[in-house]
Amino acid sequence: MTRERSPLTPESSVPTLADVARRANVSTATVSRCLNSPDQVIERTRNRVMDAVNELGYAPNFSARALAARHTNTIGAVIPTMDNAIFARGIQAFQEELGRHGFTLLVASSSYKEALEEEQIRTLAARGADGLLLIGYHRNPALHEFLRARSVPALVAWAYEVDSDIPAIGFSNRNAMADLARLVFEKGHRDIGMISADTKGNDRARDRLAGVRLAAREAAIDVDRMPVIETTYSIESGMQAFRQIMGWTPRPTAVFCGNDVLAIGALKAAKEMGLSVPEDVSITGFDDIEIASLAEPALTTVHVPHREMGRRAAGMLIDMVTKRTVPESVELQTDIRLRRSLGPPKT
Amino acid sequence: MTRERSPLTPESSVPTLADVARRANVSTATVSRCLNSPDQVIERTRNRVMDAVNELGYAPNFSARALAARHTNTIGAVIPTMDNAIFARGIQAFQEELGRHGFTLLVASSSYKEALEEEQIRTLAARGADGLLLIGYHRNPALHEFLRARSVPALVAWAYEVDSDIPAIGFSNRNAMADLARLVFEKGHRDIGMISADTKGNDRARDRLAGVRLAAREAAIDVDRMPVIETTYSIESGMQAFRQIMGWTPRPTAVFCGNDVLAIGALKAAKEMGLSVPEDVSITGFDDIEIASLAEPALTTVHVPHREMGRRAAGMLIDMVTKRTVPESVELQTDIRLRRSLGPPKT
DNA sequence: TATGAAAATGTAAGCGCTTACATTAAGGCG
DNA sequence: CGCCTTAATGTAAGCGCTTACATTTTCATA
Repeated sequence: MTRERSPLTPESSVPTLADVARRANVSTATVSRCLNSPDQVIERTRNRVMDAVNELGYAPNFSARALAARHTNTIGAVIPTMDNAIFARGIQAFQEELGRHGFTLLVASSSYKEALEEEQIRTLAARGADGLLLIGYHRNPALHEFLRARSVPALVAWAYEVDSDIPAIGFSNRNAMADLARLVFEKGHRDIGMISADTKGNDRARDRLAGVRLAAREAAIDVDRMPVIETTYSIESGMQAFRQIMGWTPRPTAVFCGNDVLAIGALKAAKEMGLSVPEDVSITGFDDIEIASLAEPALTTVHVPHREMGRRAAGMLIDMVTKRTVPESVELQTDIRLRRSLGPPKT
Repeated sequence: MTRERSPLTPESSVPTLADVARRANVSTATVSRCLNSPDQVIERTRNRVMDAVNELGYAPNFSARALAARHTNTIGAVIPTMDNAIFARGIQAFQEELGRHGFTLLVASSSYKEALEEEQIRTLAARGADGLLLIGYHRNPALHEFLRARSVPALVAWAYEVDSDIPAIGFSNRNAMADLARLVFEKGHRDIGMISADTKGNDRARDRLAGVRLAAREAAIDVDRMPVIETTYSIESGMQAFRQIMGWTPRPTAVFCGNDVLAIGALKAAKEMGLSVPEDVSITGFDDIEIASLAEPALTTVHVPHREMGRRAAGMLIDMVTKRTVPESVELQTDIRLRRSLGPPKT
């Protein structure tokens, strides 16, 4: 025979606000206030409620709260991938700072796919993110429209353009790369090549390439015959691309890499090919991840303050969300780390 | 004078299910079905509904859905930090696999703080995570109790113990390290030291240390006088620790590092001290992150299949959540990558 | 001690969905 | 051409919270 059980007291179900209220002999409103604005309730009652909370092991249901309160204290971020030191580092700092202010982070990654990014943004909005951190400017304009309609503020990071009307924190990838390139040209290099990350849907990569071209033009170098290879983010791809680019005529005496990971690959390939760096060929990177200064020879690269960017992005976004205000974009300073991998060309 | 506006048609508010239903001339139930189990509604109506959805730019409210449906298709993960290649890599794979099955990932990081981890776990549960990925076994048992009470299945990763009753995917840090240590002892080393990550609240670090001790005991080496330095996860800390450990008497001829990052630091410090590796001192790591094979000399280390672990963890967790079943723990194979940084001691 | 403002608490109406159950429409068959 | 089964759709009751507003309590002051 089936055991009978009162449906009114379902055993071991998770406690709700109402359970707490009942046990503490107060209304649900009071319990809610104890949790959200404790100073609105007198100490005696508050203690009673808190005791009930502890005894019951009560934890508020987030969805219900979000539904009723219409905000979530949650910030979403859509990054290309976590498996990339620069984002991992920046996002970690971002999260720490958010946590310090009682916000939670929701991360999604798009694997550098534009369509996926769009979906993730919509998902995050649907999940009630109060604000969004996005990487780079390049995306379907309808998306910003969508976010505006739902009044979800968005901040762009890892990029900076003076004239954009959407707030950002970052640096000019183009200018930073151009600075580095000028230095390379000053050393006397005329035959150069570039290994770039895939520029399709990645405006940072595009801007870095543009930076090299800009400086090249200034130095009266024929940009059109500069070999440019686009490839994916990995040491292995960097190696392949490097081998390929060194087959070019005239053979480059300096190879720009769109990021440090590609540069490390190039360095490794050079070593395998029996070329010495920088005597036979100079190699530069971008990002200044830890490995850059450890490589042999150490890598000349552009230093980017990833953690600072993450931390400050958090602050800005929190302001945008709580004060409903649109901040000035901030431009971070990058600087060139001149290390052994760059030298003058062989004469 | 204030403009009058019907409160029934608040302009520009975000569309709801009811709006869609009204526009498509069906009930809210039908709209809901179109979205969640499309084959339950006849094509003609479905098209009508979908059109309305598109025209309105409707996106379902996640919180409301979660509240009503009592599940979220969300998996939570609490990792020590994202700023660590092994977690970043594993979690990235984890997320990709979850995405492939329509699940979303929520990541929180605990900065290796036990209390913070506990809070994050509770938060994730409150946010309605259908399942949780946790790193390592070590934590307040009450937490597993808490999760059981709310019937939130949890899977432990990056660790594996035969006798534990909570499901896990990982490897035995102790055995893996012991294997490596045996190899080191076979080479003839008797004076050894270890640079470990902080073992407080980090059972992986503890197990790796235990592995070295185990193998040492087998080799009849006096474990008690082995210098062990615990430090934080960074190249810089690795350098400092190495300098310190090399001051020990007798000076170690081989130094075990709890992870590759510390080992890279040790390598760097050795170079600075004018010691050549492995002639003057052998150094080993753990994890086999990319940098390990790139270092100079390349690092002998334990290879761990992080991406595979992430991917399979996702599969297991999805099963646990959807089938409400408790899987067998799976032990992944690690293997030793013998590279230049390990050699016999000077005679 | 009566009085009224301020503080504390309670009441109850949603928030936007899902889903059990009720109702209606559509076929298949004798 | 009714009758019954099955497929499609509708109705409405929550899910667990927050919060505007109503009510009660407290307490300084006259």
